[in-house]
Amino acid sequence: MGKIKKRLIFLVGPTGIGKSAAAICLAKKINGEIISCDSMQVYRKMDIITSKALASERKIVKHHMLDILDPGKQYDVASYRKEALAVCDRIISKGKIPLFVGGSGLYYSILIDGLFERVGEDRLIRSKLNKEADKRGSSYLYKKLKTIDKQAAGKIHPNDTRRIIRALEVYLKTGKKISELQMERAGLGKEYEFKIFGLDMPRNALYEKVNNRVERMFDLGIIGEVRSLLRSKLSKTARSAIGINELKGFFKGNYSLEDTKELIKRNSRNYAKRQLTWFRKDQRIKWIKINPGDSSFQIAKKIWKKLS
RNA sequence: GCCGAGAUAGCUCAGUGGUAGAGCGCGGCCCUGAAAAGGCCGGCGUGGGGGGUCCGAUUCCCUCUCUCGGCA
Repeated sequence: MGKIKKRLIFLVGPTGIGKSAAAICLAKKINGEIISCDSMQVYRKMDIITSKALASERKIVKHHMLDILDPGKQYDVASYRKEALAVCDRIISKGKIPLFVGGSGLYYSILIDGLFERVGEDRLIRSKLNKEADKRGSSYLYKKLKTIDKQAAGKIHPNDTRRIIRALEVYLKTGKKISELQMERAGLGKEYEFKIFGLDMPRNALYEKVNNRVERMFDLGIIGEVRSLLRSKLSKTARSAIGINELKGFFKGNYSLEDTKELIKRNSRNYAKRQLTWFRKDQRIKWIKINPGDSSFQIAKKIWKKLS
């Protein structure tokens, strides 16, 4: 028979549902270490705004892929995958179980299913294409894409400028179609065996939790955190965290504190909804229905029961 | 109390004598190097109550109620 595969556990779900706390309980129970699967928690100095695990919590269970770079630096899925997998194997070699926890859908699926490597972002090409899009409109670029890679164009909407540009970028750099390269992806299936759990609760209750969490961020001092973040230049990835732009507008005096809070709440709710859309289609996920009042201990127990 | 403005989708508001839209919200979806990003689809409605004119009223007229300004 086949060789023994390395075991992994994933815990995904929308923002604010309680993944992190439940993960700590679970990790303790199974002698695991947590690997964050979050595109924003990788940044230092973005603690409150990303609801990062506290130092005290990190003492209970070791967390990885947090605070690995400064907010001025750009980050992307490819680096995430590479670094996260390295950490993952290190944990396994210690005889512990890696527990991936997070809500960044793309990071999650690229991690599991792989990506075509070798063609990273090319800032020069991108800025050229962006200028072209501004000047002639994205439909111009779309037509161009259609002539070189019909299949990719078929998958991308004419208004989705970013994806049109990426497809063109790949072609300009390699002379190959992105639609062909995209077929080269190797997932974790061969080497690893994984169980994936998703947390879900009734929408209304989830939104209430999200709203409350935003309120808590303000209590904890998100305003000060973002104010000091804005003192230096943020990378385009770091500055896309929910809360940054909204607070920037507040500092400029564009709207009141109350309106700022509402804005951040709304954007967080919309994000949670998009996350659910992303995870819902993944048939491998075993969904754990939780109630708004469930403690992280109870949630961990529900997962634990499905583990064996 | 008087004068004026208004009452249309969950919210803010357009518009029209032939039963109504937009933005946001809300719901659904897409996603392979920015992903907490970006993009797509969906109107979810007793048009404040009552009466009148008209073939036909959300639109015109009267009246009532309420809201907001101004004057007392």
